[in-house]
Order: sequence, then C-alpha cells, then structure tokens
Amino acid sequence: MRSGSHFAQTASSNPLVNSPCEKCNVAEMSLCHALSCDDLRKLSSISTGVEVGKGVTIINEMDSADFLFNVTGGSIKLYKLLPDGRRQMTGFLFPGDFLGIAMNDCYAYSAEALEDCKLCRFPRARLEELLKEIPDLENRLLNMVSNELVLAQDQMLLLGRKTAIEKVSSFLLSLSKRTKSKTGAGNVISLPMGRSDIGDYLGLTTETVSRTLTNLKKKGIVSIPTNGRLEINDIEELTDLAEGMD
Amino acid sequence: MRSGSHFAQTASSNPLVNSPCEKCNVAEMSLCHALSCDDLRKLSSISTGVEVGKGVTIINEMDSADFLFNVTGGSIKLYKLLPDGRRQMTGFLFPGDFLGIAMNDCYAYSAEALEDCKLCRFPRARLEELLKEIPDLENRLLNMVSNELVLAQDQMLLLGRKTAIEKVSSFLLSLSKRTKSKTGAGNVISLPMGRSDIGDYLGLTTETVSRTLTNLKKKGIVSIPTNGRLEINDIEELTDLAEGMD
DNA sequence: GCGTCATATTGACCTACATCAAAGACTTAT
DNA sequence: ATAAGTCTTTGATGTAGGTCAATATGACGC
Repeated sequence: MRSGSHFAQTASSNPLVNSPCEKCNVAEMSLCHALSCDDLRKLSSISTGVEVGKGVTIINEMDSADFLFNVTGGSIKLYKLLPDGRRQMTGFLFPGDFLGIAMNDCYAYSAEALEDCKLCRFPRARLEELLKEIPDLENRLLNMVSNELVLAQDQMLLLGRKTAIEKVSSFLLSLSKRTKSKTGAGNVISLPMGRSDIGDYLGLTTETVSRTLTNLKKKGIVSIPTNGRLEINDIEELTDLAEGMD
Repeated sequence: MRSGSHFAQTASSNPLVNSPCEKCNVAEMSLCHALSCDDLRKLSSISTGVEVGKGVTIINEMDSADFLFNVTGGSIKLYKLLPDGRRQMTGFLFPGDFLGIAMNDCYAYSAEALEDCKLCRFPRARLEELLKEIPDLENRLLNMVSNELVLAQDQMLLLGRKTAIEKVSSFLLSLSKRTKSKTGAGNVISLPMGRSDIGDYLGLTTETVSRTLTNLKKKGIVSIPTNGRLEINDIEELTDLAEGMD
C-alpha cells in the first residue's frame, strides 16, 4: 500500500470503528454542538464511525450524495476538476468540519484524505428525517453552512483580486486562526497538504507557492522547520501583507 | 438625483410600500416557497416592503446585520473591498434571491441596487424567532444557503483556474440558465451591470471583458444589440468555451 | 438637436505569474 | 545504508492579461 496506511481503503464500505456521539472528541465544535443528551442519542443512532487512510478518495464529485460526514480526526482536501484536468481546491477540512454538501443529489466536489482520517458518517435520508424532528440540529447546520458561505466569499476575493504574496499570506493566516481557535496558540501551524495542493487552493502554481514561501522565509516572517510544519514569526507583518497594506 | 429614480434613497429608512407575502410575485421561488397559509401570514407580519433606487447602497460590509432581505424586483450587485479599493463581486441578485448572510453579526459584503429594486425586509431577530417556530422555513433557508454555497464553489473554480474567455462564457451561460429557469427562454439575457462590474465578478479588468466580448461577437457566438442586452446565437459553442473544450 | 458626462472600445506596451527544465531534498522500501 | 521515487526549490524564458492612453459610443438634460 503506497501510503503505508493501516486504514480502510474506502469510506463507504469499511466502517471499522463505531464511535458513539456521546464520546465524540469534537462534539463541542461540530454538528452536535449544544444538543440535548436525548437528541445526541438520536443522532448517534444513525451515525457510523469510519476511518480512511491517507490518499483515499472519500467522495467523488457527481456521485450520488448518499452520505454526510463530520470530520473527527485527520485532514481532508476538497476539489473540483475541469475536463482537461485543471483543479481548484475548494477547501481543507479539519476535525469539527462538515462534509457532503450537495446539489441535485450529487456531491459538488471530491474529497480526499490528506492524512489518515476519522469520520462520523450519516445516511443523508435519515439525517434529513432527523432534521425535521430536531429543530436545534437544523439550526446548527444552517449556522455551519452560513459560515462556510461567508468563508467562500472571502476566498473569491482572494482568488479574483489578490497577488501571489497576498494569497499565500492570507492562507497561512487563516490556518493560524483556525489552529488558535482550537489550541489557543496559532504561531506554529501544520501543513498536511503539499505545495501543489496549496497552489490549487490559491489559484497559483506549485512553483509560485514555493518561491513565495522562500520569500517569506528570507524576510524572516516565517520559518519552515520541516515541510508539514510552519512557524509564523511576525504575524503583524503577515497580516499587512495579506491585505496589501505595505 | 443622478439616476433619475423616483425611489427611496436608503433601504432601511423608507419602507414605501407594504406588500404582504400573500400577494408576493416571487413566493414560489424564494424563502416563502411551500409554506402553509398560516405560516405565510406569520412571515408576512414581520416583513416590510422596501423600494430602493438604482445606485443605492442597500447594505454595507461590516455594518451590524440587523435585517435580511428577499429580492422581489430589480437586480443587485454584491461585493467585497480590499483596503486599497480593489473590488470583488461576490454575486448578482435577481427576484427570488436572498440577501443578508452575516458572520459575527456583521454583513459579509456590501450590496448596491443595479436598477430600481423592490425588496422584502425582515428584522433578523424576529426572523430568527420565527425560524424556531416554523421548521419548514428554516429548512427552506438551509436549502437556499446550501445552493448558494455550491454556486460559490463553482465560482472559485472559475476565478482560480479559468481563462478570460472561459470566464466570460461561463458568466453568460449562468445568466442564461437563470433566465431560462424563470421565463422558459434563455437566449436573450439582460445585462443590468456594467463592464467593470462584470470584470470585478470574474477577476478581470473592464478592458479584458470588453475585448473578450468583441471576440465572441466576431465569432458570431453572441450579439449585443444594445448594452444591457445580449443574445446567445450558439449555445453549444459557448458551453464548450466555458469549460475549455476547444 | 446639441452639449455633457459616463461608459465602452481599441491599441501599444508591460509585468506578474506560468511554463519549461534541471537540480536538490525527503520518504519509503529493501 | 542505499536506491528509487516523489516532492520541493531554483533558474531561464514566455505569455495572458494588466496598465496606460486615446477614441468612440451612447444616455440624458436642456
């Protein structure tokens, strides 16, 4: 196995672990946030714990959208493709994030595990029944989707109007902000995705991402002790760069 | 008044017309879709009809998000700005569309009327109360926001990975599809926005939009009888161009 | 109809980033 | 440890689309 993973190869066929919602490690920041014990039990009854190995495709754009997922461990890349193979990342997911938004019953993007991942899987039909029963759950989902929409609009501004250095700086800052909101510290961030993934997220090439990062390194704004990890040394400067204030 | 409009100058201060939801011309395609008469009455009770003239700013990015709107007439542009004035359109709204998604209680973008507009305005706090009372309404809103999110992701692919001609072709096709879904015919589309608005929507300059359109005209794929109106002559060719299949 | 102003088009030139190519640095397997 | 493969970095060159500048077209008021 290329990735060396010991996890299952497909998300839908091998639910290896059944982790009840009651024990969920990301409950306070995900779909399950602020549900009553009773509601949590209902949700738990339709969920299945799933583990997938690094590199595994979890969902495929245009496949029938039979499941929704909550990420409980690892990280995931989301992307769309053009017929000739050009690729646009639409997002990276981390524990607490939600996966599986669809249109016309088909997934709107593909998703692939960047690392070994743990997911909580819900059959769409049964989750939708539950939404009718539990208004709090529907409200929670609405809030999550609304937030995602706002972030998507930020990304449009980035893709349409920012320069390479502004794009890379913005990207690092958004990862930092996420990390901070979870662990308290946002100086050291994890980069589980490759340079070409970052490029496809920012509308740049691998080479430009690399050049821009070495640029930031030379200025002392960031350090990259190892690929996969990055330290922000001057967050004010990075913030200015992200918005073109320099 | 520069625009020659006879409508009110601000969205929040001059509710000129009180149009009850029962008579709404866009009910079947908007928030109010598939609500019971009783629920519709509740919704109607918290809504105010508002008219704004061309060029009027309806909401401002970072303002306190006190209202949500449903567009019932006219068209609107949504945009975000960078500190130095660079602008990214995040969307164009037409009758049936929803306006006012917020994050941290602030609007995520600004909105300006492209033509004289009619809106249905809801105080956020009261609408949120109503969402708790009427699960169907919340479900409807969730579906609308989810659809918007999918479209936002398509736009990311466009902004990050498409060429100028692919961008312009995609834009014309999306307007065509919208028009078709409403009127049945999608060959002739209305372009209430200027070239620079289109540029800011597609991540291009005015000049590039103009050049690309004359290019499409020269090839006979579109005709532009008058600015503000465009006819698609060869929709297959335009579709191929939009996806880089040529 | 005529003048004013805003917007659109066209042309010449330029630059940020892409592309192409080669050399390093890691990773994993044996 | 070493070899093979993958990913990253760096350099040289090309180009799509931006910028700057000059007309042209159209909309509106008088």
